[in-house]
Amino acid sequence: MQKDKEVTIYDLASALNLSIATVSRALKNDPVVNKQTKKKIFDLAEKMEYRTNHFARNLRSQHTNTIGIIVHELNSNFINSVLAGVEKVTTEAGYDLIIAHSSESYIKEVANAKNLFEKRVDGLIASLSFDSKNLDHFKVFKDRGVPVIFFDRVEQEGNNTVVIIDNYKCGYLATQHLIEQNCKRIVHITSSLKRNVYSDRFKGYRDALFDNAIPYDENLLIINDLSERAGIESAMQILKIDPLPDAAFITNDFVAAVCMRTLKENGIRIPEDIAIVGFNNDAICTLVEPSLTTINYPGIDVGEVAARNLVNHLKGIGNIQNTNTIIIRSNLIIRKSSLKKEVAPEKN
Amino acid sequence: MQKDKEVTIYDLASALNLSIATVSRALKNDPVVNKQTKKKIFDLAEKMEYRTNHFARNLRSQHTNTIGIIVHELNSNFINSVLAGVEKVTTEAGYDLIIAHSSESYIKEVANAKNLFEKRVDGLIASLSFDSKNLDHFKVFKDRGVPVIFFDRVEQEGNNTVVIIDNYKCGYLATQHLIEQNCKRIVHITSSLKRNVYSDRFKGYRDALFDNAIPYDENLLIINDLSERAGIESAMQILKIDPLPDAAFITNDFVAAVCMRTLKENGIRIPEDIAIVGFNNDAICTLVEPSLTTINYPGIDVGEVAARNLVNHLKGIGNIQNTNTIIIRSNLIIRKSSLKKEVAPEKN
DNA sequence: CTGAAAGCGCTAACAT
DNA sequence: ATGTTAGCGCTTTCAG
Repeated sequence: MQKDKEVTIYDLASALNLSIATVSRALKNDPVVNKQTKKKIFDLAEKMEYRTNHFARNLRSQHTNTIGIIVHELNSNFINSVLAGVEKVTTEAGYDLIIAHSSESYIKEVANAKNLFEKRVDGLIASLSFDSKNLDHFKVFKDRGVPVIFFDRVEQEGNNTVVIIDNYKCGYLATQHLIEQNCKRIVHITSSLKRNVYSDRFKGYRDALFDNAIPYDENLLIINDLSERAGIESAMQILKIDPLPDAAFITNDFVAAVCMRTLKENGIRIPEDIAIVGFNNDAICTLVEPSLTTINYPGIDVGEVAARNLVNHLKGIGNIQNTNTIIIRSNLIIRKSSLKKEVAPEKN
Repeated sequence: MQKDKEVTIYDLASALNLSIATVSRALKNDPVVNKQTKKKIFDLAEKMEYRTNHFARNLRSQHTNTIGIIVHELNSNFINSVLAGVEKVTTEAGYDLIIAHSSESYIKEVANAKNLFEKRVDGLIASLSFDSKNLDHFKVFKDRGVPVIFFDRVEQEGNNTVVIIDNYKCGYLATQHLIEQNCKRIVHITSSLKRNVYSDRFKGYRDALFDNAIPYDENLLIINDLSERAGIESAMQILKIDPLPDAAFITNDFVAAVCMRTLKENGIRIPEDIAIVGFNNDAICTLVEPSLTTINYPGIDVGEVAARNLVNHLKGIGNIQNTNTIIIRSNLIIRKSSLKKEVAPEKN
């Protein structure tokens, strides 16, 4: 079939001998329009394959009913949960979602922000990329009154609204757990300490050590990215440490899994020789052997809360200006990879 | 700061004492505009924080420079590779991408198609959901001359352009490999045989058996979805088969990993008791133990090819009407989970 | 190389 | 309950 002419409200109006105003109202389900008229209009619209021209609508009404979300990666269990949470809320509230991801690149993050700004999203949800240097690219949104909510990787300075977990507590909990397993030389494998999530977890790690009178040894701190390569390299690095550490708290489940694999390939027994705790509670945790003790970071809740707050702000119910930080519940899930002492692990 | 007035080309024009036409041309980098004039305009635009109003532009120019993509899930390694491939090409070509996912629901897929149609994407890339009944929801696109390319889960009937791998060959290869390991009672765990990918793999499986004079036993065919639960259930089902099968060809790596875990928990040795072959070559393959033999399904290539063809069609270079089916290269990757006989496995 | 002017399809006063 | 009308900001002939 050929690309026929688009049908507009003018076509509907003239076909029904009505004004375009009535048609426009009917299509928006404005209660002021007569029910029968409305039905006639809907039926004809359907029959003529009318489709709303959102450009005309947005051009006129100056808002897009669209929310943007910037994430650092798509291929992450955690991010996917967040996305699911966000989507649930935004869909219910009648907003469209544009997903942009930066592949952990600051440059791309800036480009994404610019793009979403150009697209005139009504609101924005964002998590910073690995190497984001500053928040200047989000300034335009604030300048134009477009609300922004950050999650996970955030900057807490300034008066941004952020949705996070208590990373400090999680780092502390993980480390404390390892200490309770009689571990004394605990490696911490993490990523750039410039990012809140990693620095907070690190602080928790350090403080747990301190509180247990275990000296902090900077040789046991390994900083890398979150790639497979990083997991392998970190494991090799551990193997070189003498005497061998007896535990590792790793800031990401995938890296932990890779690391575990490499250690095992080199004859290290887990948890007997080295106990491991990961972070996030990805599906992978129960597929590797031994199953991976980790911190449960419920992305779906993070997404829902972030989206809910944004939507409410947009609808005028509540105002994120008043809200600075929202902390989502998180907890330690003990599995086999960290259990040196005999304790019944949690189910699953 | 307050939501100040948007600056438009009118503002730029009057500030520079030019006509809006010139400003409009300059902003599009039309070579007809004087270089100096252009520079002045660009500088002022930057200074005044001008941003293009895409709605006005699209409204006027009747195309959106946007491509839509409909996938069944986001939390899949394979889909993420496809997305990466698509994104690479569309970004280079200057198109925006709207990602919609159906959570394997036909209803949502129809809604997504409708939504992308309303959004007036210039082209569409799609993979069918688990239970998609028909392709009626894509008809509107064709009617309006919007090109559609399907990948992975497709309907080959009709004259759709599809990008796929040779699923039949892959099914055959996987099964043949297991047979070469002296396996004779090979379970096939798969999903709805209404979907091309699964039915083709199944046919390959059956024909490989036939060619090796192994009778096809329908009790060894297990059909389920691709969830964790499915993996567990399938494993339990295998355990009940008497005598125990000696191999399983599983249509998805994640399900294979879960299945393997469950089998191991029940004292089954892999590959000694049961050899396993998965499908996709997800990252998980080398993290589970033993490492998982699988079919390499290069999503990134699928994405790139699909996008390239769509973009070329859109730009008038090439025409997908002429192209019916594009087959992407795929291959078997042998790892430990299937090696009963002593053979050097491929690296990694 | 630049300008004038006519819409693209819709919404929201303001009328009736 | 319905109609009239003035734009929203831009692109694109057609004229200079």
